Amino acid sequence: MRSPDQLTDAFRARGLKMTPQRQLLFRLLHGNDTHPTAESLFERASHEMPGISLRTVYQTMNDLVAMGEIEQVSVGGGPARFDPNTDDHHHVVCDTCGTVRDVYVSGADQLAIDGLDGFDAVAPAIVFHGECTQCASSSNPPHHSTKEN
Amino acid sequence: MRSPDQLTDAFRARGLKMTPQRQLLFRLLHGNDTHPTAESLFERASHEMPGISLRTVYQTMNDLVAMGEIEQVSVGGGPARFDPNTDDHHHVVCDTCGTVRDVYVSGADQLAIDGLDGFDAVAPAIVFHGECTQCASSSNPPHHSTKEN
DNA sequence: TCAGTAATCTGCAACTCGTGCAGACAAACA
DNA sequence: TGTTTGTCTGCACGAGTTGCAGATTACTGA
Ligand SMILES: [Mn+2]
Ligand SMILES: [Mn+2]
Ligand SMILES: [Zn+2]
Ligand SMILES: [Zn+2]
Repeated sequence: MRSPDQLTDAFRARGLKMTPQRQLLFRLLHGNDTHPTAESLFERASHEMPGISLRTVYQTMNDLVAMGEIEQVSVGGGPARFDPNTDDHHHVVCDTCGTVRDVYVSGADQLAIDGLDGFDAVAPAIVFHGECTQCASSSNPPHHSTKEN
Repeated sequence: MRSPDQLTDAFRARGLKMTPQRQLLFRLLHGNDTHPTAESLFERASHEMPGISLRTVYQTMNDLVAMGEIEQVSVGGGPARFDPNTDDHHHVVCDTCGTVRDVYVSGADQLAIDGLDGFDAVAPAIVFHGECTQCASSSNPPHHSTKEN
């Protein structure tokens, strides 16, 4: 994703207007590698701009996706996630806490695929599932078990 | 997925009962490579058993997934798809008509992954997007047709 | 064979995530 | 400034899925 200033120009070049809501969302997305949901962006945005609507967050994300400035990531179930990182990369999802992180896979577009059968396929989306280090270390809690009696 | 008869035994071994609804759904799934949705299974089931409820389809699919007899496939957006093929395989999705087909990818678990950083990841799920031969050759391609089983 | 019981089925409400819509509002521009 | 658009907000609605409760049915054991 380009910088907030560059996005402002890009929006105006398309005949779209610049608004405080959009500028705020540009700032919240810039350099954000947490793959936020619309809801999480809405919460953070509401902190700086009480009254901003969730509808506006969805609209702005849709605009940015349509312009190719961000990508919509789907990791199977749960709300959509938005990704200002448009590098050729893939994702690993913690099935315990839902965290999504970037991974870079080499040779992904040289995989030997059997069964395509004329199907015109483009680059694959690869999602690894697993458990993040944080969840792995807290899954064996020596203290504070919630279900002991 | 095992045969309907074997699934009957597996259900009974778990203290679950065998019902006409379950038997019908076992038959509709067996050898089915169309990655059907709950809704499409419900439509086909309703022909043979008017009055069967969509709720029962969802419940039975959830049971089968919990038992590892089928897999739930998510291809990003739209309803969940259910897959009696439990081989180690991946999927290609037609973005025009929604068709999902199996592909077999060699070397998928030997990919060089950068950024894992201690993240304990298992085998990846790979989804190719593209256009199927039918949609590519048709001048009036079906859009998310109801012909899926 | 036939109750007793426990699991199941069905119908509907409710829930999550996202979109359509309409009227108030505000950015761009002369 | 005033006019023209595009935008924001709030709400209703839609798709997909699950929770729930009462009626129903499959198994069990006499
Ligand atoms: Mn990413
Ligand atoms: Mn499959
Ligand atoms: Zn985690
Ligand atoms: Zn197609």
